Amino acid sequence: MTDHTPTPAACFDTLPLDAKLLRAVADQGYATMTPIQAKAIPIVLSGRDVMGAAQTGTGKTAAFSIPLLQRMLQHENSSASPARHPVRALVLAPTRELADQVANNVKAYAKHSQLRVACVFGGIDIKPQMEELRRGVEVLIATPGRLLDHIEAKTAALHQVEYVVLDEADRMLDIGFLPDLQRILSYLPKQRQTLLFSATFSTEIKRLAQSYLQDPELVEVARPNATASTVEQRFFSVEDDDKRRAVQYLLRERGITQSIVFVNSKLGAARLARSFERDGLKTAALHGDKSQDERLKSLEAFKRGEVELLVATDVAARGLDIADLPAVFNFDVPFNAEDYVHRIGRTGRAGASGLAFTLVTKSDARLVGDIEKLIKRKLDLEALELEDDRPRRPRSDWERGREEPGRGESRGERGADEGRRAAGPRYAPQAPRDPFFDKPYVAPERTEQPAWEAAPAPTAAPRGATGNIRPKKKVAALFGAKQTAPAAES
DNA sequence: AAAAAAC
Repeated sequence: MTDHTPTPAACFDTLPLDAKLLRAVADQGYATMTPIQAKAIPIVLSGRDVMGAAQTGTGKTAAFSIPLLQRMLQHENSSASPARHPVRALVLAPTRELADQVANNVKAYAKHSQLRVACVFGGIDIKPQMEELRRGVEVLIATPGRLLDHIEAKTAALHQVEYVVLDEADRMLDIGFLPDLQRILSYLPKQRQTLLFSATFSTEIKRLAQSYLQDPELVEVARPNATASTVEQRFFSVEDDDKRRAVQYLLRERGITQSIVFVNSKLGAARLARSFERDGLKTAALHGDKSQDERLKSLEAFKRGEVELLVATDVAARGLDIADLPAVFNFDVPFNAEDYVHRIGRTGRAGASGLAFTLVTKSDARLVGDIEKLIKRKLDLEALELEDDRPRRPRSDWERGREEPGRGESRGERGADEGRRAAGPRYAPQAPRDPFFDKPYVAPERTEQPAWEAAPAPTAAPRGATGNIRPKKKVAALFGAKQTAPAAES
C-alpha cells in the first residue's frame, strides 16, 4: 500500500481560461493555484454567488479577479453598445491602500486583454478619476465614499454592473460603511453575480449576505480566525518606556531587515516614527492623519525596501501584501483581538515564515487574554532584560511628560527598575558603540531567499545564549490570578 | 482607550 502522497496542486493551465489570462498569470510567475483559488475559481466561473472566508495572503484577489475577467472576456463582443463602455465589474474595499493594491493585481491579470481597469478612492484629486471614468472603464475598484461622490457627480454609471465583489466585508462594516454599501448596491442591477469576502462570518455579515447575495456557495479554506502556522508568535513583557528599545533589540537579535510596527493611535504612530528616525532607523509612517500622497509614498518606499520600519496604525492591518516581510511588531497590543490576527497576517505570507512580536505592558493583560481566546492558544509571556549599553538620546519632552507622577500603575515597580538602570547612564548621549547603529542603512536585497531566513531559526533563538530573554511565564503568572479563569464572567 | 472613509 502506498501511503497517500499529497495531491499535487492544480495548475492554472488546467482551467478553461482565455489564453490572455493564462499568459498574464504566467507573467506573474504563478503556476499552481492556492487552496482558495482552486476552490473558488470554478464556482465563480459557473456564475454562482460566493461567500468566501479566506485569510489574506492566500491569493484571494486572484481567486475572484481571474474568473471574473474570464467571464467578462467571454461576453466581450456581445456588448450592447460598443462605443460606450459601462462599468461591468465593481470591487469595493475598505481602505484606500487596499483598493490600490487590488487594482494593481487586477491590472496585471487584465494586461493582455482590452479590459480597462481603474481605481478610485478619496484623499486625492477627483478630476483625473472623472476623466478616466469618462473615457471608459470595464473594471472599477473603489472605496465606498469616493464611489458615491462619482455616482452623485454622474461620472460612474453603474447600471450595467454584472459583477460585484465586496472585499474585506467585515472591515467595511466595522468602519460603518453599511449605509454607503446599501446605497451603492441599490444602484446596481438585481441581475448580477456577487462575491463577498470576509475574515469572519458574524451575524452582521450573514445578514448582509442574505440581503445581497443569491444562494451563495460557501468557500472556506482556513479557519477564519486561525493564524498562519508559519508565523512565530512571541509575547514580551515590557514597560512602556522600554518598548522602543525592545524593538531595536529584537531587530538586531533576530537579524530582521524590515518590519511593520503597529501602534494603536495615529498620534502615537507619528511620534514613534520620528523617534525611530532619530535613532537612525530608516522609518516611514502610515496612518490616517497623513495625506494620501504621503501614505502611498510611505508604502511604496517600504515595498521597495528603502524603508526599514513602517510605523502604522490599523489602516495597514488588513490585506496589505508586502512580499517577504520578515516580521511584524505589535508595539501596542491591539484593542480588538481580531486585529491582532490581521496584523500578524502581514508576515508569513504565501507559506513563507515570519515573526510576530508583541510588546505587552501590565495594562494589556485583558487584551492578551482576548487574543488567547480568539486564537485558542495559551500564550506565554517572556521578559526582556534589556542591557543598558545602548546609546540613548535624551528623551523628548513628550517622553518626559509620560513620567508625570500619577500616570500608570507601575510606580512601585519602577523604583527597583531605576536602580538597575543606574548601573549605566541610560539617556546620556554618547558615541554609538554598536556597529548596528554605526553602519548606514542599506536597503535589503530582494533575493529568492530572504535575508532573514538566514537569521537564527526560531528553535535556535539565542535566548539562553545571551541571557537577555528570561524564560516564559504564563500570562496569568505575570498578571495575577484573574487571567486563569478564561470563562466569561457576568 | 482607536482606527478605518467623502468633501
